[in-house]
Amino acid sequence: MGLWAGGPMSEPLRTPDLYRGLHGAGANAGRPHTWDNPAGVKMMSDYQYEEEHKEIEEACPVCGDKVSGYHYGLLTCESCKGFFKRTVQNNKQYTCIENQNCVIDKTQRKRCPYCRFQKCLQVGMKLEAVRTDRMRGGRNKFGPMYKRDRAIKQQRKAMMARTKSEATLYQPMPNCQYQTNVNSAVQNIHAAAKGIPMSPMSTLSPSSQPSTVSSSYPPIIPPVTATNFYSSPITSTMERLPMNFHPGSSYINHGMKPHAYPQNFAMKPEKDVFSDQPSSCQQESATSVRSSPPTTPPNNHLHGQTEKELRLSPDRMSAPAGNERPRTVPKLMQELLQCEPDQKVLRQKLLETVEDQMRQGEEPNSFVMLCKLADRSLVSTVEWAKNNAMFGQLEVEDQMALLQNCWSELLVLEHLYRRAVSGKDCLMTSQGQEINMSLIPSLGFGPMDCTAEVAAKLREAKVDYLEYMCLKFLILFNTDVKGLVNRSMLEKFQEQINVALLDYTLCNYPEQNDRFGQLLLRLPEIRLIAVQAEELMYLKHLNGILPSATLLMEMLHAKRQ
DNA sequence: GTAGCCTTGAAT
DNA sequence: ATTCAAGGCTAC
Repeated sequence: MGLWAGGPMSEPLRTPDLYRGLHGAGANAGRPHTWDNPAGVKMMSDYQYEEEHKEIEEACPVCGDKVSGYHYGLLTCESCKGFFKRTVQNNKQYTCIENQNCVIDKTQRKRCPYCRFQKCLQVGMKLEAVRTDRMRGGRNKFGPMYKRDRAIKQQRKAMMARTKSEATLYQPMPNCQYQTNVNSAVQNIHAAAKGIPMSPMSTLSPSSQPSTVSSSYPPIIPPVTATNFYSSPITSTMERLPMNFHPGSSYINHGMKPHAYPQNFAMKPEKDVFSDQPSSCQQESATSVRSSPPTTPPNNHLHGQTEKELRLSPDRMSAPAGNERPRTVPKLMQELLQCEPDQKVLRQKLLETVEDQMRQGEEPNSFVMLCKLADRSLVSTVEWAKNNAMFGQLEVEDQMALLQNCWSELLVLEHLYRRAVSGKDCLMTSQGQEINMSLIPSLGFGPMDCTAEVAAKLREAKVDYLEYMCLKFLILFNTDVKGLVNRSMLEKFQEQINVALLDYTLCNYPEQNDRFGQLLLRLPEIRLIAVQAEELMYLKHLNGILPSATLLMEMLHAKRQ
């Protein structure tokens, strides 16, 4: 764990130079992927296709040979298709003369039909896809599944291309190029965080129960969740693997499907995966949040809550956009969700700030009040990042550089999300005093104010909490920040989030093909707002309007020194 | 028995 | 009309 990512928050440790300026484009060297081979049957057109796409060939999960299409539930080669068919149709009984763990690859697949068939079952080939009546032609119930799997693979491919092109759109903030020394700001991050219970992020909305405002908007997921990592007996690859198996281990060498997800990523739908979850969602263990038994979060830092409160409420998690279907949540997202802050606690922190300020005679809707609240949110945001295990794996220097780069964007996103969910933007104190939390009127954006527009887009899309959470991480894990010590790790994280979010949107909003893309398009908009907000706040600061002894001001000031 | 190619036919 | 995942055929 790095400087901010765990342990006592008191020690400032190293305070490396933070701002080294920013790179130009570059960024996002996506790993090679293997998921977009359409793998048609071997007709002329398909051979031609393969000629044109030699770099992306998918291996048969049984033997590693070239896949020829979807057969009995997943993409396999022609020979394993035939083998599986013969075995099932003729009710073959094999025995293994070794230890039932023979290696099955292209050259040795004939040697032990017992182990080959076991592997067929293990990777998820479906017995029920072999027709007992031997009827030829037509389609079976797996058709939609294959179609969806194709769509997911295609979307992934598109995502990879888009992520690269958007790296140029989504440039780092211009003012980041200022050579700055933010040591003091960093130290203040620690100072600010010191003694504050872990309660990352804050809420700008009066309530974390948006249902009173909008019944159509998906519920805010309660901050903390216990996610579960149990595996239900479904027919996915992962579940059938040994308990200690993880992608990247020897199975790959045995011809199983190469990595499609990072090690930490897995999905597991609740029901039989084959009912509607094709290989992308099915090859990994995934969890329907609703059906999952609560588990104690292994790594959460949320304090002051009972175990019951920490659990994910099925009611609130049940469905995106009013759909009653349980969600399929990538494992990575489940893990990230564990570190999400409790909205109630966050709101309480803000209320305390408000009431503290009011006791000191501050007007409820003054600019100073607003800044104090933004400052409180910023402290929570730093805490949120610190609590995240991925972020904690980064070099301390990189952690600081990333936060310095994106803190204002995170505040803007938070603001926009709350605004989108609640439909309004005020904080209700215990005395019934409404605090207007809208940054923009106070800052006087005037005609340049596009926050309402962006908030409306988020609201219209009914962006759910998990998507919001991923957007936060995509903002945080900005590979364009210059001078990163461990850029490759950051790129890996960014891609993991991208893939998880993509799969989440495809699995949970299958009717919205471009939902992922639409979400990503909000990022440059958020950046623009954040740049404007920073500039305006800095001007106010220079005019002596803003309080200076805050983390907010330190962060703001540091970039410009 | 294997595996590459062919035929079929519901879904699109 | 096309697609493509079923079953079928057959040289090896």
